[in-house]
Amino acid sequence: MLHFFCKCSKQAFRGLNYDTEMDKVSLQNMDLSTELIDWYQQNKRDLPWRNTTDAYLIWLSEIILQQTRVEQGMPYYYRFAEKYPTVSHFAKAPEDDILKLWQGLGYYSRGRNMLKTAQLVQQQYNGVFPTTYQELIKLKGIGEYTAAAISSFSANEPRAVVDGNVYRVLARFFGIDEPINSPKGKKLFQQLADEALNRQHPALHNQAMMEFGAMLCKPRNPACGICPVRLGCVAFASNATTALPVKLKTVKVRKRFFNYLLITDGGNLLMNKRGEGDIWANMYDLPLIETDGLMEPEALLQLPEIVDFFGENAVIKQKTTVIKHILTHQQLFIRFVILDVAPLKLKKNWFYTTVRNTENLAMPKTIFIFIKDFFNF
DNA sequence: AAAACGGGGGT
DNA sequence: ACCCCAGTTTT
Repeated sequence: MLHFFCKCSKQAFRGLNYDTEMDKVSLQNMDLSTELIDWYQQNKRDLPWRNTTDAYLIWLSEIILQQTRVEQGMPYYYRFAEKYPTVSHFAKAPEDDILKLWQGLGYYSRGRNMLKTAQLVQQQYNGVFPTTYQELIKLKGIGEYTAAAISSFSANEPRAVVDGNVYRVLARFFGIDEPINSPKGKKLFQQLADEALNRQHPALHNQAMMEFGAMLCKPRNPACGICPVRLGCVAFASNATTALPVKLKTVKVRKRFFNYLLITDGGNLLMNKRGEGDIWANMYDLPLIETDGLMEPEALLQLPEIVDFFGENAVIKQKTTVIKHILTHQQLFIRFVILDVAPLKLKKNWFYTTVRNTENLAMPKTIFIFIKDFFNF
């Protein structure tokens, strides 16, 4: 336990104040993992995926929780676990069903990758979900974090997880200002996490690190006043908690302008199935005209592409205001235009379905909300 | 090495 | 407005 601090101290403390005699003594007499496990056992939340060692259920929870808050993912976990109690059940599902159940959670490639992985596990592993890091890391949708999480939680394999919480806890406790999202930083923090790992209790250790980061060592307003390891914390000693961890600046977002056409034929609604290579892959929306800038619906109807599909007699029955929909790398300016027209022909991925059936199609949140409100169901 | 990929919540 | 969330894949 002591060797760990000696080994890391030179590298870990560079660049930040760490010079009072009292703190040195406190640090050397404290083991981070032991303290955090102790804290964890007294303060942990009761989360459903913590009460099982079923690798399938743990996988389910870990994929759902990628870049997703526990509170947001929880209802999805329950729904998936109930509908697909084993990986064999999951493997038999149509992609449309998986995406529909995933609707509203975002990062839909997670759902598509899960299906591929479930099918592979069913065929190659006879429906028995792998529990070793080396096998898990090969699977679609499972990276270093998730492989470490599943292998440690389901089989107590000594693998240290490094997620957003762990970055924060380590950066603050050891006073590391290397950016967490640089390749160099990622390597450094993984090494640090590996050395901090309690090899006697890998699962407990990993849970403790993450829970501590999520509940106490929070991004904003961390509860340092009640922190069990504050006396060993470099950031606390140098009043640098708000400055850590360091993260490289984010990319700027692209603006896009989506003009959605709502066209009905009796009780049927004209829908579109999206392709791959763009946001919302393989999901459903409405016929879409993307423009380079904001365009009034009246002008939209003059575009050659529109005339080609709808002729010149399309009538605008109604138009919504522009809705701003924010994604990580894009700002979408969306307007819905309700048309009274019978299309001359249909684009490849366009099809009619009953308004009722739209409830069963996986749609982006904002599209689903609009249709739901428009048809009042 | 950097960009792409959703949606929600906090400040 | 900006940041973050039990990250991974693609370019």
